[in-house]
Amino acid sequence: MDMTDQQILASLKNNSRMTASDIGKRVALSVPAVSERIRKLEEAGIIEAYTVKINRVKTGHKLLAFVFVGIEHSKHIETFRTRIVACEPVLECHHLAGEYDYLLKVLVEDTSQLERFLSDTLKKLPGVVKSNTMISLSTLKENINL
Amino acid sequence: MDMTDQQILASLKNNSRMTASDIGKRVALSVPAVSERIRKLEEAGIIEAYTVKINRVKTGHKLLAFVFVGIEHSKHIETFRTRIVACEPVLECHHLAGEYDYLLKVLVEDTSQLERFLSDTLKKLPGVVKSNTMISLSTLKENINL
DNA sequence: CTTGAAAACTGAGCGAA
DNA sequence: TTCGCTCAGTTTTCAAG
Repeated sequence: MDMTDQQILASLKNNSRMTASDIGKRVALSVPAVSERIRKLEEAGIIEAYTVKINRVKTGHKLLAFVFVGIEHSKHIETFRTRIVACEPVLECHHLAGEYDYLLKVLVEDTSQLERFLSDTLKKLPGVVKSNTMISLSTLKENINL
Repeated sequence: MDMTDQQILASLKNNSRMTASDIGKRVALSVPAVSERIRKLEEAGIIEAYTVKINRVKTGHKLLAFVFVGIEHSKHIETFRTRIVACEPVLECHHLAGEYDYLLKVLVEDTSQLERFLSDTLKKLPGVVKSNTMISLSTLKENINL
């Protein structure tokens, strides 16, 4: 991970469809050299995935919420982790230090879907003793990387 | 946005470097047809960006935190929005309904950087009256799209 | 959708640090 | 040994029909 690799990562972050030859012009390297560096970044697990950022409002998923979850017994944690990660509306799941144990970022179409997720899915998981939901009114910034 | 477009979006979501011809095989369409659909999805703003998911730990950004922020007067909101979005460590900024006004997702290298962000940047913004920081111990799931 | 020209990618072999 | 280059063959893209 030298300076050139960081420039390549920055280029891909801005546009992952950028061609190796375009990146090569930026970092003054030949096409095979750039391809090889990208391959190694993938192999090392530094590049985890190539993806697109999709406009949620335009695809009908209008309701973004953050849900704090408290778990009661440590014996329930493994089940909770496995089950919650498999939930489609759960975009993110972070283990927290503090009052609550987990923070979920949940994306649904409307409030009725959110209600169903909270009542039918989340609260029925073993060990879930409390939760606290906050609705996002709007999103000003949302990057996945630094 | 018909079924085919959704399949194309799903393909790009899984791997944004996938070629149009590979996508074409999945959706039974010719290469120019796929390219044209992608172009229209970009034009419509449904595809907002192509990007990579980078492993944070391996690039030295080890500390992820969520910061709730309360703002005092509405006159300060515009300044706060502009300034906070420009902050490099701030990955996300959501406007919330509830006790706090904003939720920030902040990525830094270590606790000293976090301290500097909270003390030197956030708390010096006009109107910031309270904040509440939660450290992420680990991340189980982190998608940008549904 | 098909087609053909231009551009890009891949892999091998070679040379320099 | 590692890294990058050039070259040749193949694939992909792009725009015209």
